Amino acid sequence: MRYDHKAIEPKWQKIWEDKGVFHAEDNSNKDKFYALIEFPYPSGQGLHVGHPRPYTALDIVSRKRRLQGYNVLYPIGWDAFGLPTENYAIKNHIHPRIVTQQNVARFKKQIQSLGISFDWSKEINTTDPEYYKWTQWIFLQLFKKGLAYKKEMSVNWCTSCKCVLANEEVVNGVCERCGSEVVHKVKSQWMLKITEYADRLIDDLDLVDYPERVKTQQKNWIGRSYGAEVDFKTSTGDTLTIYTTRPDTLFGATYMVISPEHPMIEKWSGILNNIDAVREYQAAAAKKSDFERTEVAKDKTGVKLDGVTAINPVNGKEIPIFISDYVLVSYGTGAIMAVPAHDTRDWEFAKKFDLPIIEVVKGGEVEKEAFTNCSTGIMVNSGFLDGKTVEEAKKAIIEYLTEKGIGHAKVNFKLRDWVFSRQRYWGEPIPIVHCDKCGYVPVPEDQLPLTLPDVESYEPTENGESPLANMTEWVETTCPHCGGKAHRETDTMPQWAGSSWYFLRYIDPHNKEALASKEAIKYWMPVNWYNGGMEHTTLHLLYSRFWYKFLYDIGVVPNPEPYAKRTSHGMILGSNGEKMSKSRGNVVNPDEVVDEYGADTMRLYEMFIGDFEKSAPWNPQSIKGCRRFVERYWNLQDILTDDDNIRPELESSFHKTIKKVGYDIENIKFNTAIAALMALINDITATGSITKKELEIFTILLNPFAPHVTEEVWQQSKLGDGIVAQAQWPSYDEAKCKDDTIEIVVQVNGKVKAKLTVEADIDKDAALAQAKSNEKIAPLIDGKNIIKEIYVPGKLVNIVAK
RNA sequence: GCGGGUGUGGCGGAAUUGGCAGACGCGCUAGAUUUAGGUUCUAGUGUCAGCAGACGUGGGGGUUCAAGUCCCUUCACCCGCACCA
Repeated sequence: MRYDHKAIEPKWQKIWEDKGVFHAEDNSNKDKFYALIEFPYPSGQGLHVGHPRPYTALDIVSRKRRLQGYNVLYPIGWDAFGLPTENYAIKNHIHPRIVTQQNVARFKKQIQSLGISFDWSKEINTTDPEYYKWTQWIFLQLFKKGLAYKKEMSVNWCTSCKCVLANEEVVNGVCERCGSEVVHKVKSQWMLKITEYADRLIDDLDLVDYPERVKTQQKNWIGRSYGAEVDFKTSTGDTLTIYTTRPDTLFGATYMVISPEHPMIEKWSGILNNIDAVREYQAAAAKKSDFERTEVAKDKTGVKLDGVTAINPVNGKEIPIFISDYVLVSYGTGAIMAVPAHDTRDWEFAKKFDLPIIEVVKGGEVEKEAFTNCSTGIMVNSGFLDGKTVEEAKKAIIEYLTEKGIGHAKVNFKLRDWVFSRQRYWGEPIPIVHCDKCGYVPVPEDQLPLTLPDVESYEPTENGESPLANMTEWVETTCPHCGGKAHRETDTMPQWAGSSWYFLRYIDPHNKEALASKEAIKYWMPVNWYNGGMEHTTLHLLYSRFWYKFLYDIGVVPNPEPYAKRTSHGMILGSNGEKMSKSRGNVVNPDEVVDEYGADTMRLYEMFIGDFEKSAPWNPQSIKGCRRFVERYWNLQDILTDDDNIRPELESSFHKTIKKVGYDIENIKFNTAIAALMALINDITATGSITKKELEIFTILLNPFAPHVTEEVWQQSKLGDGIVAQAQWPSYDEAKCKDDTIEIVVQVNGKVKAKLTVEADIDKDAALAQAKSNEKIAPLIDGKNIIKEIYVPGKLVNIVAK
């Protein structure tokens, strides 16, 4: 019988769906396993072969867990709000809702052809009002706790999307999505206080199993630093507060720098002799886009304030104050003390403006370059700190400053609050009403969802307002608080909103009373295993941890972290080694692969292609190897015998493979798991036959990777009622993983000279005796002085002879 | 500049704690079989050399009986951040 994937695959997909075999059980007393992939954005292009890589990986884990007796939840849905759909709608004059429906239908069909064991009864869509009702509800809770606030601020503005971007969405000074220039614009924006959670977002990384690189990236992004704030008195009698991580170097501060936007400049405008030059510098700095700023990043510029000086609080010395754009208004206090001897930027600035450089930590050559890597140095030129180590000096100076009331220890973060409004149509409306009398008033919860009204045009308005702003009858409303005239907020939420909590909705997707029932959340959370892309480390992954912590604080969820374990997949590249994209013309459509080779082959190849965590190029030749493997497996049916045991000569191969495949799946080494199965099938076919028991075990091991063909073989060979329905993941016996005889290597002076076949449990003396009497070895050591003899059990013998 | 990562045959990639480098697969070579052919099977396939043998995991140095793996140094590429005081 020929292997016909086109008949087999749809057949089993239908059986699984009809029987609902992948539906997670409610109120189960089994142990639960919640596997999660990042739900896709249903774009107009459809799936490419990169999408199924993570889906297949966690499908393998999920299927294995089911065979191990777990109650598994493996859901999928659609992250369907977003700009590409909206832009498509603008261009083609189709409602984004319709576009979304079409795209979802296509994606769904494509994904279903792969035989992923998703529980489709839990499917969600972020654009569904029944879904975004709860996105809005969470926003209102944030608002009530003061974590959502509106602020007039300078924001990143994409000139093409006519829309505000979060810091995270600006890449090299241009818009992450469309590549257009991003400028600064002062606008009133909704903000979320993610900074309030900065400490916990770092510290709680200790509670979870994430790859180290993900943890470090999040830590660096949040950027916690420990230092001190110090007050400097000025000649005008004012106080300039600075932030520094090096309070120990305070005696080396020879000037100060404040950012061009620092508010104190306005206060001093009447006193400054060179106010025109200062104004000019401010204007130039304001005009620079982020892109220009980074381009000239290393070239220090600035203007000395003529007419104001500051006093170094520890030694009373009078020092000048500069403005320079190398000091950022948004970090720390927007003002620094400059210690050119021990900070590279200060050093460059000091050289350029010919300012004194005073060494305060011994060990460097501060006239040649800044001595920054000086944590083990000893303090000099620093009064009462002299002779102390840097660490001691830090402690001592903070004590001193605190005692005098002119400074204190301070922790700072690079993380900024999250800009949460977008001036676009295709997003969740922000459920807030503006009332002249009452201010910002939340839409009452019983009026949620606040649905997105239909508009004539999806284009942002000329003045940068959301298209919703033109919907007069929707915008004009009454204040829920005082009943007076009021208007609705017309901004919508960013795409990250819906994806910040979707894993909670999967648990209980049709609940009308809550985002999910308490019992269900308690049973299913946290997600046991979440796989996703590295590119979301500082975006989605951070945002959703933040929301989850907030929900924990208000008692909605019972634990502080949403994801117990996170893994990351590498990209699948085009066959030319470049990223797959339409413009490069190297996109591979999975439909064609499924059609030609079948879903099982495609799944195997996606997993066999290389290390799951690394990117790998798609090779249209290589996939044939996986197809051959499936056929070799299929053909085992032709050599099937009735024996109900594992033959002795294959026993250790089987036990080793069971062990390895299990271990490799848990450690995302799918490529070597498949290699082990290929090696085993080679061993089996070499014997010319296969027993029933052997086929049964092999079939279960292969099932998570190639679910259709294994079910078909199971049925054809009358092994039972079906793998999903009946089988159990096999166990192995450690004792049986060992062979009776093994081959050990004999080295002389570290070079391999012979190989011996010996009893597995041979001891050192016997092994050495055999080695020395070996015909190849004996002449090599004859008459020589044996200096050392090494025996590594089960591996090798090394004789060192001179 | 800082942080993280990678470098192994013609290609994708293997290699618990330092212990036979190149598993598994692609490709290639030869042979067999079937077909007109893409199928399948068998054998071979790191490099140099006819063999013995020597060399070989980006380069250089070191530790060790033994190094892809540990240490020092250097180069190349990729990703993230980018004046965060």
